[in-house]
Amino acid sequence: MTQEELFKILVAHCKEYGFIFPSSEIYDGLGAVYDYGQMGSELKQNIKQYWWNAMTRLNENIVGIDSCIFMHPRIWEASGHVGAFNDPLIDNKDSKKRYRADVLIEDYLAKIDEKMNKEVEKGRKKFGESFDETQFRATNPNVKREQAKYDEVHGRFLKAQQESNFEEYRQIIVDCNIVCPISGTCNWTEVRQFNLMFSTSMGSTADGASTIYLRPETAQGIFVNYLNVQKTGRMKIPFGIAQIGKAFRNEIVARQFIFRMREFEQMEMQFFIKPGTELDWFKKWKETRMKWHVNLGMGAENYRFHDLEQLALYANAATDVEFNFPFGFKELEGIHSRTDFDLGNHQKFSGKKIEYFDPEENRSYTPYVIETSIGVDRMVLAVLSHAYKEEQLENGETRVVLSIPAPLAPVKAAVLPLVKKDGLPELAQKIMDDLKYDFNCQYEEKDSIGKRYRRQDAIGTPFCITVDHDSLNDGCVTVRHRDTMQQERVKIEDLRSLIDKEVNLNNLLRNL
RNA sequence: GCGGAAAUAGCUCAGUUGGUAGAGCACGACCUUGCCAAGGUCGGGGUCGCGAGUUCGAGUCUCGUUUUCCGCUCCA
Repeated sequence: MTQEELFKILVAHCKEYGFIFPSSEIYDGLGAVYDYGQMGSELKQNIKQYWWNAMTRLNENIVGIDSCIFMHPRIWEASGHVGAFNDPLIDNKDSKKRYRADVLIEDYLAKIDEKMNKEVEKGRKKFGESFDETQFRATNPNVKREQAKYDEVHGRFLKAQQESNFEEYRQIIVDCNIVCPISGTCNWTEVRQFNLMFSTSMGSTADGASTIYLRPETAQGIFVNYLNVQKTGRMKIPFGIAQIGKAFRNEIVARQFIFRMREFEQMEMQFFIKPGTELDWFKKWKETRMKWHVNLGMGAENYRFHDLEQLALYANAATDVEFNFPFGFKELEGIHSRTDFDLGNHQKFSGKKIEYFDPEENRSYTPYVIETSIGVDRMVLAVLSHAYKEEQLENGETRVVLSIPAPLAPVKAAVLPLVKKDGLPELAQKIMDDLKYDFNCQYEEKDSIGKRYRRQDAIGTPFCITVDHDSLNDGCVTVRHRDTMQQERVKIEDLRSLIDKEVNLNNLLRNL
């Protein structure tokens, strides 16, 4: 089976067993939006708890907040999203390829620059030691001509950028006869702008309403609360603020199941530090976050760092934690050294002083930030795609099992009376009532025992507890383990500690 | 957003040159049984993705549309 086929089967499995459904399905669905079902929401909840506790409980200097999706529109100007999220795109009508209009112009300018440099190098060879580059550039007719062209286009480009004048972008492209590298033609569409932020309006009356955006990342909710948290929590640098919440991006193409959705959930932690220490902390958080992932036992070989060479405008170091998804290694988490870009800009845009007085240094500064940002939905997909297995059994049959790390499994134990009579259901129900306060349990009495085992395998339940006739006399039950299918005889009063050992999230946290 | 393919029961699919919507599994009740997807009896469930058109008649032909998949493109 190819990875692609496996992925399709996984998507079907997720729907069949109540993990993930296409949103609004009875109305034909809504593009790139998915709902979590009865199993999926439990799994997601457990993942979030693992992250939240690892951040806020294990680190005395990290606290959690829950900021709103709606925020002041100016925040998105300060963060750069209003500018950066408005990519001007242009299509070549012949090759049907799409490009960023500004990138086409930048490439064109770079080419002119290259031409001039070549000319300068020629002069350098010709004149040897007496070569004066400034003089040469000012006098050589070839360079002068190219420089004039460069200055003219560059000037128009900068002006167009400032004014967000997309019509001018297209005009520059046409005037310079910039062609599509594929088709070689200059047959371009209009420049279109795709704003990746969702907008809505706030205010009940039409004239009083203002446009606000659904946040495209949760990070800004942390930055704008920096002063509140630092002061009320009496936080000393270095310290972190963690948050889990929904974010929204109007992706041009959102595909690959829950890997890229228009509405998604992020777990972000912004760690505030003294400027100059950022590369040390960047390294520290890379290690810490990788440990968190590997600790789940899904195989260290399935993770890798992908250091980003092309950095975002706010970052001076960035890496992705990539996971081996069925469609290859893809970004699961981002770790960015964001410098003072965000706090600095909010200081500028809001006019409020955002600084930290460092008693050790006896001076104030705007803190630098290391960000760790992980997609909850991607994490769910990572766990599910790693857990899904089709096993060949000794008797020639196959079974489908989700080997979800036990602390993350939606259902921890199923309590099953071997037969539906002779008082077995009553005893099983008693065990169920006893365990349900500690673990999410299921009680099932329908169908044969083998069938019930398989159903529990399919949702990844680590333990099946079977009550048989002997149980009425000896007070023992059969515990069947999900991954090995091994059975053992256990005293009813020992059940809780046996299950707890495997499924308790705290045991996972203790290994960090 | 562009190009290609697909859509029939919860799932996997069949459905003849256009003529009364089917199977297996699953689901529900009852009987029998009891440690890795058992057997029997009975039962529920589909205006064939949606909307038009052609036709006496459309699951089937035509157009549009929605959703999904594949390839491009995009992903601060």
